[in-house]
Amino acid sequence: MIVTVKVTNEAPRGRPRSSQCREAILSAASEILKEKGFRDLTIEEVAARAHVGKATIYRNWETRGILALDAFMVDYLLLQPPQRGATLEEDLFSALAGWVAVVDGTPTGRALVGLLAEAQFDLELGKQFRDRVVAPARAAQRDMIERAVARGEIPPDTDLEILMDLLFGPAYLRLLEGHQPLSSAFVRRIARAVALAAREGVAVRDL
Amino acid sequence: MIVTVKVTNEAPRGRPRSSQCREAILSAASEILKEKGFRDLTIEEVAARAHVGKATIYRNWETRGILALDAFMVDYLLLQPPQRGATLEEDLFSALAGWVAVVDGTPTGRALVGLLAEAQFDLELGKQFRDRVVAPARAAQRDMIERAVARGEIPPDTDLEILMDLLFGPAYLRLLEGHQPLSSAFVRRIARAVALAAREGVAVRDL
Amino acid sequence: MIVTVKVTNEAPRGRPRSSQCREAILSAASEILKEKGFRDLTIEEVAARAHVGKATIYRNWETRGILALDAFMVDYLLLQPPQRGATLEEDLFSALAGWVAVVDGTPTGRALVGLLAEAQFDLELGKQFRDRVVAPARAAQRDMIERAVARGEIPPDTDLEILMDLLFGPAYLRLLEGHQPLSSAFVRRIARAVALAAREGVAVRDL
Amino acid sequence: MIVTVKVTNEAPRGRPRSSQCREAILSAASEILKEKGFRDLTIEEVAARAHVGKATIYRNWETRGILALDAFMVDYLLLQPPQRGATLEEDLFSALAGWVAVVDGTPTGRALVGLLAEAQFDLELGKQFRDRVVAPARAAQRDMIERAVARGEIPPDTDLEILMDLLFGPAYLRLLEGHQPLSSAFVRRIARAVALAAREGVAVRDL
DNA sequence: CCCTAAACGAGACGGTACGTCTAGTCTTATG
DNA sequence: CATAAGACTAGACGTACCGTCTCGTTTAGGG
Repeated sequence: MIVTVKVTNEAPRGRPRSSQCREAILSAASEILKEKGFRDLTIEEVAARAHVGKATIYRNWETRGILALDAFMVDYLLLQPPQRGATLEEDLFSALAGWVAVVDGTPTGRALVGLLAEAQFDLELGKQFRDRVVAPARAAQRDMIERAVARGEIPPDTDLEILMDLLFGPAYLRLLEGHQPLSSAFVRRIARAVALAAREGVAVRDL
Repeated sequence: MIVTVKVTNEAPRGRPRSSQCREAILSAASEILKEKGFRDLTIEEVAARAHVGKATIYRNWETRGILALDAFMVDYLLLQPPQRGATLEEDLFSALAGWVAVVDGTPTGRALVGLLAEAQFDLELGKQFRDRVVAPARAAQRDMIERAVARGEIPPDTDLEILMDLLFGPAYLRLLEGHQPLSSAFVRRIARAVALAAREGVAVRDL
Repeated sequence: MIVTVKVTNEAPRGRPRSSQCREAILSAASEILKEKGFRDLTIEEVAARAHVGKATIYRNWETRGILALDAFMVDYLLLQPPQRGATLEEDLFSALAGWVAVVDGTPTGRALVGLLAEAQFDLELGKQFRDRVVAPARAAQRDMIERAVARGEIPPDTDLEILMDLLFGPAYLRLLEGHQPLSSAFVRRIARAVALAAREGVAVRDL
Repeated sequence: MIVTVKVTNEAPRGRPRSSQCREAILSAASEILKEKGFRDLTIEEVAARAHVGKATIYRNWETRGILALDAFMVDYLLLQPPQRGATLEEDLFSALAGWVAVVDGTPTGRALVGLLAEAQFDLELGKQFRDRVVAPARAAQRDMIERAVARGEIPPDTDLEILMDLLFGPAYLRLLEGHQPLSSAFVRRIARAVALAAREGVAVRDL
C-alpha cells in the first residue's frame, strides 16, 4: 500500500480531498465499529456504507487500525466528562467512574480493546493511540494531581504516571478479562487505595 | 462449524484421534504465535507446518482462538515461577516481577494481548481464558494473601480479587498501551502501594 | 498467477477437481460470450453466474483468454457441418458457406475476432487456438483436396494451406472490416476463383 | 460519456484547445501502442506520459479505440509505399509485399489486429476504420485495376472489392492466426492466383 | 484376520475481503 | 474557458484464508 504524505509546502495541485468524504467514511466506520466491533470492520463495508470508492479510504488512512482509531475517537472523546471534587479521592473516584461508564459493556469498550490488540502489531497505530488517546487523557488528569498537591494532600513530586496506572489499570484488567464486574464498590475501593498510596508518598519520584 | 462432543460412554468406534497430531498442531501453532503473533496465525499455515489436514484442526479445536489459547498455555504456564518471601510486599514484588519478565517485550506478551482482544468477541474463548488462565493464577495467589493474614500483616477478610487487580492492573495497562516502561522501579512502587492498601484494610470485604 | 499442471503420473491426492464445476463455468462463460462478447467477459461475472468461487476458475484456466477459447469451442465445433460435393468448387463453396453461416453477424463470429485479437498478446492462447481450432479444421479440409486430386481435377502436390488461406482469407477480411457483406454471391465467386487457381496449379508446392 | 460537438459557427471563447496537447497525446499513445499493444494502452498512462489531464483526452477523443486509431494511422500511412509495375501480377505482388512488410511481426501489425477486434464492439471505431483506413487503401488500389483494364489484361467490369479481398484476405488470415509464415513465396503465389482469377473474369460484376 | 468406521493428508470447493488498478467524471487553481 | 493535476465513485483484478467437502489411505477395535 502507498499513502502519499505531503511534506513540502508547495501549492496543492489538482482536486482537493473532500472533507465530506472523510466525514461520510468516519461515520460509516463508527457505525460498523459499534455494531460489529473492530474485528469485523472491513474496508469493503465502510466503502459501501459511505458510498465511497475503496481507493478513497486507502488514500486518506494508512491502515484499517488508524481509520478505526479516528472513528473511535469521536465517541471516546465526546463522552469524557471533566470533574472537580473537594478531595483527591473524590476526583479519582469520579475520573474512574466516568471512564467505567463509557467502556463497561459498551461498544466503545469493545472497540478500545480491539484497538489495543491491533496496536501490538501496527506500530504506527500504537504511536497514534498513545499520542491521541493516552497523552491527552494524562494531561487532563495532571490538573487533578496538581490541585491535590496545592491542597497539601499529597507530596509535591508525586508521579502522575504511576498514580494513573494504579487507578485505571485495575479497571482495564476487569474490562479485558471480565473475571469480576466493574462495580461501583470496586471503583470506590480502587480510588481509596490510590488516594492512600498517594498520601503516603508511595508515588514520589525519588523513591 | 460442528464440533461433536461425546456425552455418552459408548465404546469409541473407528480410528482413535491421534495425540501425535494434536502435539504437532500445538507446536506449529506455538511457533507461529511467537513468530507472527495471534493476528497472523492462520489455520492454513498451522496445517501446512504440522503436515496435517485442516479438518484435523477443526475436529480438535472449535476456533482459532481456542487453538491459540492452548498453544499459549504451554509457554505461559511453564514460565510462571512460584515464590515465597518474608513479607507481603516481597511476595507481591516477586509475583509481579515474575509476570513482567514473562510478558514484557516477549512474544508471549503479545500473544496474551491478542487473546484478550479476541476474547471480546469469542465468548467461549473468554470463558476458557478465565477458567484456565485467570482462575489458576488467582488460586496460586490466594496462598500469598493467606500467609500475610496468618502473619497478621493484613486484615483477615481482605478481598483477594481487588488486591490482585491493583497489583497486576497497572502492569497490564503499561503492557497494552506502552506509554511507560515496565521498569523494576515501577514494579517496586506498585508492590509497595498494594501492600500499603492491604495493611490499611482498603480491600476488606465489607467496606 | 500459478496454475499447476500435472506432469508425473503419481496417484492424485486430495479432493479431485469437479467436472460439474468445469461445465458450469464453461456454460456461464459461453453465455456471457454470446451476450456481451469477449471484451466484456469478466472472471467475476463468470464466477457469479456459475455459482463458483473465483479461485476455482483460476485453478482450472490459466487466463481469461483460454477460458473463453474453451467456451467458444463448444459452439464453434458443434456448428461445423461436413460436406461432400461432386466437384472441388462445390466442396469449396459449401465449406465457406458453412463457415459464413456460423460467424456472419453472430456472437460466435464476434467471439472469434476477440479471441484472435487476444491471441496476439497471450501467446499460449495463440498456440492453443492453432492447435485446437485451426489444425483440426485444416485436417478436415484435407479430405476435400485429396478427393479433388483423386478425381484428377487438380495437381497431386497442391498445397492445402495456400488454398485454404485463399478460400477463407477473403471472408475473414470482410468479417473483420465489415466493408462489404458476406453475401452468397461473394462466397460463390471466391469458391470459383480458388477452384480455378487450384486447377491451374498455382498452389503446387514446387512452384 | 459526453462529447460536445460544436455545430454553430460562433466565435470560439476562452482558451483555445491546444494542438501541442493533441500531438503530445498522440505521440504518447503511439509509443505505448508500439511497446505494449492496444490491449494495454490505458488512458491513464497516455495522460501520464503526455503530461496531460485525462479529461483533455476524453474531450478530444470519444473512445480509447479512436485515440488508438489516430495513433495507429501515423505509422500505418507513412509506411504505405505506392508502386507501379508492368503487369497486374507485378502490381498485386508489390502491393501485398508492401503491406506484409509493414505488419508482419511488427507493432503496427499487432495494433492493426487489436483495432479490428475493438471495432467489433465499438461501432463508431469500425466506421472510422473503414472510412480512414480501408476506403483510402481501396481508392489507391483502384488505379492498379484500371491500368490492368486499360492494358486489356482483365475485363473492364472487374469488381475491385472482391479482387482486393482475394489478395489481402489470405495475408490477414496468416497475420491473425499465425499458422503459416507470411513468406515471399506465399505472397508470390497469392498474387499469381489473383491475377489468374482476374484474367479469367471470375470477379466481373454480373457473374 | 478380516471388517468396520472414524481419523488422517491432501486439496478442491463456494465465499469474503484484501489492496491495486483503471474507467470515466468532477473539482480545484492556473494560464 | 481550456488546461494539468488529481480526487471522486465504481468495480474488476488476482491472492489469501475461511470453514466445509470429498477423495484415497491409515489405524484401531470387535466379530
